[in-house]
Amino acid sequence: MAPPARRGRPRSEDADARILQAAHALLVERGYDRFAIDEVAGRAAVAKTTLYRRWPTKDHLLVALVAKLQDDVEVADTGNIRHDLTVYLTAIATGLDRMRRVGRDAGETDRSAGVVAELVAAAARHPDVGDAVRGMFARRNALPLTLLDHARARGALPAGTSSEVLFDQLAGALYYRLLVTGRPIGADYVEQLVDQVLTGTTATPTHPERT
Amino acid sequence: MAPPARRGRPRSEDADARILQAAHALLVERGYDRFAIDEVAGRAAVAKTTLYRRWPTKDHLLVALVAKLQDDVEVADTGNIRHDLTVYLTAIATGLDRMRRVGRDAGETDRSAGVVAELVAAAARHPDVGDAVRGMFARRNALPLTLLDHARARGALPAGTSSEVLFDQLAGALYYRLLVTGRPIGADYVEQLVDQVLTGTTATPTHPERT
Amino acid sequence: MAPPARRGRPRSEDADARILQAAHALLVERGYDRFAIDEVAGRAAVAKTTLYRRWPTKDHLLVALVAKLQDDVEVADTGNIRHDLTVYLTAIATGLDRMRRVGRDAGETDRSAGVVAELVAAAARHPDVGDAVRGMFARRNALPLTLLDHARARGALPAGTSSEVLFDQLAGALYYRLLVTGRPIGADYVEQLVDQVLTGTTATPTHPERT
Amino acid sequence: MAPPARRGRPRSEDADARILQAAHALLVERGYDRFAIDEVAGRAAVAKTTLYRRWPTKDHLLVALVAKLQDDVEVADTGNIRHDLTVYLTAIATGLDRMRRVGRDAGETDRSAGVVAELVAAAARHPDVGDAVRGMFARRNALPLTLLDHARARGALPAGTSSEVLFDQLAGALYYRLLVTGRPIGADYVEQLVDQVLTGTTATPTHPERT
DNA sequence: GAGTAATCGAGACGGTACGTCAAGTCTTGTT
DNA sequence: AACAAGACTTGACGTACCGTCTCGATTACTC
Repeated sequence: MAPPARRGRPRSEDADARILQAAHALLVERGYDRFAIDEVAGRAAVAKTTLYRRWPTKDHLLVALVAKLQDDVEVADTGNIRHDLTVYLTAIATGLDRMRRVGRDAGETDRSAGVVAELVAAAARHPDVGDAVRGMFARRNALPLTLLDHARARGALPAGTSSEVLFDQLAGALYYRLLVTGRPIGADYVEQLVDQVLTGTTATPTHPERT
Repeated sequence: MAPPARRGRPRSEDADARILQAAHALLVERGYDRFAIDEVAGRAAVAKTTLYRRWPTKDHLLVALVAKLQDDVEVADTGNIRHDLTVYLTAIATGLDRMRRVGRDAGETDRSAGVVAELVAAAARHPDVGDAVRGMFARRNALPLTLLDHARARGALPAGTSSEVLFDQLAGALYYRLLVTGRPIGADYVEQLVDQVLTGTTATPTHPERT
Repeated sequence: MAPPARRGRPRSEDADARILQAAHALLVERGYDRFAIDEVAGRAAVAKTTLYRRWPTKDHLLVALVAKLQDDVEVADTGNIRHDLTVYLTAIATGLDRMRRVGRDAGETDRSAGVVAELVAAAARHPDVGDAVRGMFARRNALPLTLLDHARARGALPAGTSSEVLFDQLAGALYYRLLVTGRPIGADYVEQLVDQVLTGTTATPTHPERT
Repeated sequence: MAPPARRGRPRSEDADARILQAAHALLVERGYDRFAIDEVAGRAAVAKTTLYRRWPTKDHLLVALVAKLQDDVEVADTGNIRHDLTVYLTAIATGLDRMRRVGRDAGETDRSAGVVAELVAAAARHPDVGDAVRGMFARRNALPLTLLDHARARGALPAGTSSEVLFDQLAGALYYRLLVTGRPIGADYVEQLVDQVLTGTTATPTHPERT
C-alpha cells in the first residue's frame, strides 16, 4: 500500500538540521536554563512555529537533542566479561563527564551534573518525555544486558544472578556519583567498581578467563 | 566569649516556619513546577522580600525544604550486615517512593521521579545548592558507611572492598531506577539487590553471622 | 511605491484602543499615583507585555493618553484679538481645571495640579517623553501664535512685540497659577490677564477693532 | 514661660545636617527618581528611623531640601521698576537653570525641568507638601510684589494694574518655558520679557524713569 | 546614681508595583 | 500545507523602594 499522499508543502529537512545544530550550540554555551527557544529559533533562522511543529516542548527538544548526541557505544563480546564491562562503562563515564561540563566555563570546578540532571527532571515532568528517555536508555542498555546474559550462560556469572540488577549496580553507581554525590568518575573508579561487582560472582568461573 | 552582638531587628523565626510549611503544602499539592513563590509567600502571609531574603531562589527553597523533611533514617548495627542494609535501604526506598508521588493526582500512574529529579536538577544549576544537597546526602550516608566499615573490620566483607563503592552500588541502583529507568523499587527488589551485592563477598565470612 | 511589506502579525489596534480607554478610566478614578500598569492591563483584558510593547513606561502611557484626550481647542480669528485670546485661554483654563480634578474625590478642595504636574514631571524624567510633550504643546499653540502674528501684522499689536513672549505671558500665567501658586483660575482671571497683557499694546490700534 | 521641658534624649542636630547634605548630594547626582531614602540614610550614616522622624515622606524631605537650597534672592528697590524686575527675574532664572541641570550628565542637552518638575508634582500629590511649597513661593515673592505695589503707587504703573497678575505674567513665563516648552531662558529673554510686560504700562509714566 | 524617656543605628518586615523573561499560541502574508 | 516574522496570552520571576517595626545601645533629664 502506498503511504497516504501528503498534501501541501513538505517539511524542510534543512530546518530540522539547523534547529538541532543551533540547539546544540546554545546548550553547550549556556546550559539548559538560560536556553531559550526564541534564541534557538533565531540562530537557526527558523520561525518558532516551525520549531514547535516538530517538538511540542522545550523538554521534547532536549531529549531529541540528547538522543542525537548520544554516540552509540560499541559493545564487543570478547568472552571476558570483566574486560567488556570495563570498556563499556568507561565509554559511558566519558560521555557523562562530557555532558556534565556543558554550559559551564572551563574554569568552573563545581562538580555538577548539568544536562543529565535536566534530562532526568524533564522526564519527570512530562510522561511522554519520560517514555522517550526510558526508551533511549533501554535501547542503549540492551546490548550490555545480553552481554551479561551470555556471561551467565557460559558460567562466568552465578546462575542466580539477575543481569538487570547487576547492571543497575554498575550504571547506578555511575549516575549516583554524577547526580547525587558529585564525586569524580575516573577510569580507576570504573575499574574498582567492576572489580567489586564481579568479586565472588566470578570467583569460581566455570570457564577460566584471561584476566 | 560573648556571642557576637546581633544588630538590627532579628529575623522572625516564625516567618521561617510559616514559609516552609506553606512551601511544603504547596509542593505536595502541585509539584515543583506550578509551584509559585508568590503563592508560597501569600499562604505564609509573608512579604515576598522576606522570603527572598532567606532563599534567593525557588531552588534554594526547595533544598531547604527537602532537607527539613528528610526524616532521619535510623541505622541499627545489629552485626548482621545483610539485615541492616536491607532495613536501611528499604527505608530509603520508601522515602523516595513517597517523594515521587508528590504533586501528582492519586490516579496518575506515570513512573516519574518528581521532586527528587528536580532536586538533582537544582543542584546542577546552582553551585551552592549543589553543595547543600551533597552535604545533606553526605550526612545521611555517614552512618551506613561506618556500618560497612565495621562489617569489613570484623571480616564480614572482604578486606579489599571499598565501603564507598559498595554503597554506590546499593544506593546508586535505587536512584538509577527512580530517576533513569523508572522501574519499580519494591521490597523484593531491595532484597535481591542486597543479596546480589553481598553474594560471594559474604560467602566465606571469617566470623559466622547470625542470619 | 509600494508600502514596505509588513511582516509578521500586525499589532492589534483593538488592543491600543482598549488600553487607552482603560488607562483613561483608571486615571480619572484614581489619579496618577495609585494608577497601576497591572490593573490597566487587567481592565483592558490585555497582557502586560502587549502594553509594554507599545509604551515602555507608565510615563509614556500617560503622555499618549493625555495627547489623545487633548481635545483640539478651536481658534477663531475674528479680527478682535482681545476677544479671540480670551476665548482661547478660557478653553485652556477649563481643560486644565478638569485635569486637576482627575483622581480626586469630589469633596476634596486642595488646590493641586494633579495630572498636569505629573505630566510635567514625566517630561522631565525621560527625554523622549519630554520631546513628545513639547511637541504636543507646540502643535497646540501653533494656531494662537499665528493669531498673534496676524494681529501684529494688522497693527493691533506694536511692531516690536514678540508673539512668542506674549504667549508665554498668557499661558505661563495660567500654568504658574495651576502648578506653583495654586490660586484659582476663573473666567474673571483670564479676562483680567488678557486685559493687562494687551493694555497699552492695543491702546493705539492702527485699525479700529470691534470691541 | 519656660518651654515645656523635653524629656529623653534630644535629637541630634548633627543628624539633620548630615541627612540634608547627603540628600543634596544624591539629588544632584541622580535626580529625584533614582533618589532612594535608603541611600540617603546610608550616606548620612543615619538610621532610616532617624530620617523619618524628621520628614515623614520622601516628598517632604525634598521640599525641605529645596527650601534650604533656595538662596534668598535680594530685592533692591531702586525706584527703577524695569531695572529691579530684570535683576530679580534674572536671579530666579539662573536658579532655575541650575536646578534643571540637577541629576544630569554634563553632556546631556535635553531641555528638561528636573527637580522643579518633581517639586511641583510632589506638591500635587500631598496636600501638606503643596502648602509648604506654596508658602515657600509666597514668602519669596512677597518682596517683588511690594516692589510692584510701590511702582504703581508712585505712578510707574497704571492704576488699574494688578501686581499679582503682572507678576504671574513674569514668573509664569519663566516657569512655562522651564516646565512646558523647554525653551532656553537666557538673560536676553528676561530682558525682552520685562520690556514687553512693561510696554504701554510705562508708556506714560507719571514720573520719568531712567531707562 | 537610679530610674525614665526619647533617640539612635541596624536591619528585618509588609506591601505595592515595577519591568522582564520565557513558553507556547495565533495571525499575517509568502512560498 | 509549511514557512518567516512577529504579535499575543499567560504566568511567574526577582527587584526596588517606601514607610513601619523591633531590637539593643545611648544619652540626656529627673528624682
